[in-house]
Amino acid sequence: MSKELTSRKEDYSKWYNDIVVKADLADHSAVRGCMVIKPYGYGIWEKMQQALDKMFKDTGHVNAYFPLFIPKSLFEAEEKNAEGFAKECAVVTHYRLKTDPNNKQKLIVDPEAKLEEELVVRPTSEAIIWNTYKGWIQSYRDLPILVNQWANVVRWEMRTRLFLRTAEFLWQEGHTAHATKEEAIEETKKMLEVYADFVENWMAVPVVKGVKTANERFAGADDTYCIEAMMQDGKALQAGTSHFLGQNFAKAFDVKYVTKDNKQEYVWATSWGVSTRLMGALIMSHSDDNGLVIPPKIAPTQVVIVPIYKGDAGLEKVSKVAHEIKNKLQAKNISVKYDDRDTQRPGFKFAEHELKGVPVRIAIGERDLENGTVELARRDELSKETVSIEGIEDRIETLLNDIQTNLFNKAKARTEALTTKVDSYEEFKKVLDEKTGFVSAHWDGTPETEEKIKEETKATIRCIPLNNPQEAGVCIYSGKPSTQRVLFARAY
RNA sequence: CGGGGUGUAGCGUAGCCCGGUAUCGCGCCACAUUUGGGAUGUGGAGGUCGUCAGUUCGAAUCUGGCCACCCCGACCA
Repeated sequence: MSKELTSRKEDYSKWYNDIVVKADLADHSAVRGCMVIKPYGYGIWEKMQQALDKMFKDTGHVNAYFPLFIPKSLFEAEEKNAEGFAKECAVVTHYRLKTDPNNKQKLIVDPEAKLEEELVVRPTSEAIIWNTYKGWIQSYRDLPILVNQWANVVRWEMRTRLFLRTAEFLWQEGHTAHATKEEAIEETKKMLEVYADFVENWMAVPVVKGVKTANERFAGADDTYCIEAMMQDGKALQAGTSHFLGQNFAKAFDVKYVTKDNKQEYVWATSWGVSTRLMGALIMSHSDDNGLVIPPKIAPTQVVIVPIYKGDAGLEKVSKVAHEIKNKLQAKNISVKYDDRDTQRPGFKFAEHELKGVPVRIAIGERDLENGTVELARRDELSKETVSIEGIEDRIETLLNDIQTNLFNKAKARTEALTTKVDSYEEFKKVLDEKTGFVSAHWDGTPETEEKIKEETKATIRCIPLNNPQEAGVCIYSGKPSTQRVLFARAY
């Protein structure tokens, strides 16, 4: 297999696909629209999970697990939610196969084994969870419930793309129940902050925090908060959402609690999630034509050591020093891989680790042994220098932090450069086509205008930024008065 | 679901028009020489040419059906 990547300039989507496949993150499977996440890709996802899980725990949440299947009657209970997801649901109708009487090698669905009630494979779990919460909540003393689950969900998308939109994907979904509206809204916003914190400080991807318009809102939510990221090609990617669900699910599933003064009230709800789609955000934020670039804080391997030697004796001498360095780094909680495979040559390893985005590479040869040095290379800048082995662990610790910061700053600068204020529809269309990116413009606040703009330009309102400055203006489309700018973009 | 395209070894391909059992590169295996940016040489393994049927003495090649995948659109909380 050739390791050559298609360049971004040549074909951005092909480049993306190449990285996913060639950096060993994931592959197409035998199942339409479903991918195999390979060990290296899963390793990155695990790093994301670990960081997020700790953040969830630190904000008082606990993990639980709910069923994959949702009886249709429960699924349809919350009307808007059901309607929103209905057209992309996989449905289980039978529970048994049998040998085909016409061909003993084949199996057919046993028509005798039809389910009384169909089971929907969860596209999201509000229904089954709120049906369960009904049994958990009687009094204000039972609240709040702050539960998260790590799970897979299925959404039968018409067209799929590795990590960005797959028929089955992995995610976490938090589902919380509260006594008051205020508390639920506070939770919704708190989790949005957690997501923004994670995506910016761990993934080094800058985001815009905001609220979705009614059109773009989660089916069944009163408000959807989101973080939006800008990719290298000028398209936006929704990186996470946090929903204030009001009392919609409590009403649909009849979940009430008794207040301190003995009154029956419906419970207030939130849900929030991020998925393996974050892998797509990661790739499209930092990677280059040489391959993946992973921020140190979520890199499965932060430092790789490549020995350069002649013969077994040479390897032994180099290995001794390599192991010393490895131990020193590990003592600082830096994850190190010593790549002493004797089946590949150094040049091959350099290229491979570059393709896979390992943040820092150390090369040690016999020349270095004489000088007490190593060659230190950083993936983000593709630069290298010769440094003393003395104190290398501190130097690398600093370097990893520098790389983390550098990646964020570069992505931040790009996002800012790709954000443009416009005041006319002509300008709006021109920027979308020629410059791309976020376009900040006045909008009259109506779904009709939003819909028209989407039809004509394929741009959607990504969000109304939080703490958005209020300024008088006129809608670029309708010319009606507006009080604030919103962010438009073409999106993934 | 509409429009377009492609199916030949693990991957990428030539051959197809004009029918005679398949070309090349990468990768793979063995051995040797190598090892500071994707090594070289020698030898070797690997293919029911997407699938089913038809035409023919003979089909990767011609004809028809089917299937899969890709791209564009529709769709995408």
